[in-house]
Amino acid sequence: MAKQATITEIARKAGVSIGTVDRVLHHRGGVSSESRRRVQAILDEVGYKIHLHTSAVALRKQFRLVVTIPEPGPGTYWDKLLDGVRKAVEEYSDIPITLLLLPYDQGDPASCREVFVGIPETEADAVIIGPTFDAETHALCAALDAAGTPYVFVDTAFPDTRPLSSFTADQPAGGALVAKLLHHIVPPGKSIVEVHPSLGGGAKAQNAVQRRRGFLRYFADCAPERKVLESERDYLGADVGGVCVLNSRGSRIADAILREGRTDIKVVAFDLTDENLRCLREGSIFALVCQRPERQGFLSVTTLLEYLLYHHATLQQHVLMPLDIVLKENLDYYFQKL
Amino acid sequence: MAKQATITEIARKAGVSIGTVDRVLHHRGGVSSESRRRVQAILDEVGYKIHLHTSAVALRKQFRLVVTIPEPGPGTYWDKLLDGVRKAVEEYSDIPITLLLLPYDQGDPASCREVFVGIPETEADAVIIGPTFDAETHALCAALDAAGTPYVFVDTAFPDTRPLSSFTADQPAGGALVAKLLHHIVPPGKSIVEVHPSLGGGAKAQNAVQRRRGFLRYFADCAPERKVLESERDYLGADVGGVCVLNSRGSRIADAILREGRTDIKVVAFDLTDENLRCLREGSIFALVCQRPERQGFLSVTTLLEYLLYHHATLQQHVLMPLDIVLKENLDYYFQKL
DNA sequence: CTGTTAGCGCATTCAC
DNA sequence: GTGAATGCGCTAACAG
Repeated sequence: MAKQATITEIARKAGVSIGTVDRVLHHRGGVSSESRRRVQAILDEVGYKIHLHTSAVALRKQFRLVVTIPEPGPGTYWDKLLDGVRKAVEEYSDIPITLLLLPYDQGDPASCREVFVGIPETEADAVIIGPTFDAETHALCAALDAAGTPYVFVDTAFPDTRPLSSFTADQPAGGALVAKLLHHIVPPGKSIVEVHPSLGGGAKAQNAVQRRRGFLRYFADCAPERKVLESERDYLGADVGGVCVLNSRGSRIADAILREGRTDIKVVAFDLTDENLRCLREGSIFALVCQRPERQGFLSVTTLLEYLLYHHATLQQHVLMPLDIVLKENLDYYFQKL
Repeated sequence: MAKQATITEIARKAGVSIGTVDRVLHHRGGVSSESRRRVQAILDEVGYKIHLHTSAVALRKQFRLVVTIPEPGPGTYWDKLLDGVRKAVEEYSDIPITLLLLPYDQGDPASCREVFVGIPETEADAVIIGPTFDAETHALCAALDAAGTPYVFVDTAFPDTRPLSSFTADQPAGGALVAKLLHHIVPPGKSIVEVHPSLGGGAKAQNAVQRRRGFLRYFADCAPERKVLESERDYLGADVGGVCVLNSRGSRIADAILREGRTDIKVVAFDLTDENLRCLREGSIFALVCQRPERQGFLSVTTLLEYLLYHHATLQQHVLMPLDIVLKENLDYYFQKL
């Protein structure tokens, strides 16, 4: 392992000063093309990589991060995502970071608009967006693009925007996964019901809609003989053997089924919220499919900081999170350090 | 967010010099108890935390890490673990780290002993141990303890040793998980066979034995009516509906079952090796239970470095990795950056 | 026992 | 357009 070259060394090799090397490193101009060529050649030759620690020390910067997501009630998906954000800020504690949390009401576009409109005035260095409403989000992104403020999406990405990166899961794949699980777990004769309880306001449809697509496609492709229903209420029919909840409100359905004493109905849902966790423990939910919200939050911050500090372009513009299958038996090990 | 205090500031507040502050920070002695008290008080008061970047820069240390694990054939469990190790070394690329890989033959205690005996002479600053044999491992640990060299366990931890930390999974829980999956997936009338193909040499029994314990306990507790067999070969019986492979050689069994054209037998196995991955894609393996080897490797390095650089004690002495359930449908998202 | 000092590698003035 | 000089917060060696 050849030890890392320093800018001093490469300056010497190139016959220039470290100032010049720094200028070409950061594309800061004011360098003769001759010098630039020579320096760049040596840079490439020795495979120079900036020393992150030293660089961070010298650039004693401060950052203001804005996080705008649906209201993160305790134990919810968004709450977990925030945990990851905080953990990352903690991890970069050598760099002064101010977090500004601007939640909006997931069920109310007006609330969202109100919040989003104020964001450009916060002088944010970067923003993390958990989007819901189309028009509002596009307006925000346009404003941020205009201001040159980098942003990332979490949970859902919107087309026709220019995020630095986005952290989402493959929702159709999630739907197919749930479909497969239910299909294999529920006896062949029984039917499977897809429930889609409202979140109050008809929002977050985005993900649920895509999950449904994958869900239905699975049955169409792999198990056309299976009886599959869509319903918001009729999931207690006598021939029902499995229920799939396409958003994070699985606990509601599971509780209702439990109250009816129907232990023959297997429930599979999304997201490891505290309520769903309880149901998993109680046995009223058989499995949960999760998309690592903590990690999404964590990666958002690190990606943004890497960009702000070192202008590192993101490796993958669109990061798809793993889909975790959590049963009662492997539940306990999902609460580790990130 | 109050900005981080510097040692200069706390030195001023305590009416001492930065040298003294540094001494109490690093418990380096040579400080009057009066000074130490005063400094410590201010340290606590302002919640001082060391600035890792600056510290790392000033420390300009070099480290030699030794990794001793079973021979990491391409695409195997140990190979993936090494990937994580390398990624962490890469991430800490500002600190010169030399990796010394010392693999041994998992099937041959003599080979293991030979390798282990040489380790104390490598002048390692820290070592990562993927253990197999009892006596050899204990001897190595004793030698490292005597030399004051920190070490961590990956995959398996041994009792009566003093590792800085260990990164393993709850094997009985893994066994129970596999049991539950198979029980729910295989029709009630069919039997389930637990296969345990040898790894050549009868080693790595450790994990498989513990998995079997959880596997059998699940059926004893939750499904006593289910017919469960243990066998190395008779997994093709007419009434067999599911096969569980307790080590990473699931692909062998899956291939054999596929050759017989038995599509009615569901195979569940451990570890996302390249071979198992192929079977998962082909459909000959239904599900894999994995314990994040890459992450184990990654955490090993970061834990060790944190200790070497800053004497950070590990938060959790014994870290249990999540048990991931991987099906064909969620397979593709497990290959992300750590 | 304690204060002072010389770097660590890099970013950024400020002269030339 | 370029080099020299200063400082970031911290460590460690060196005086006293």
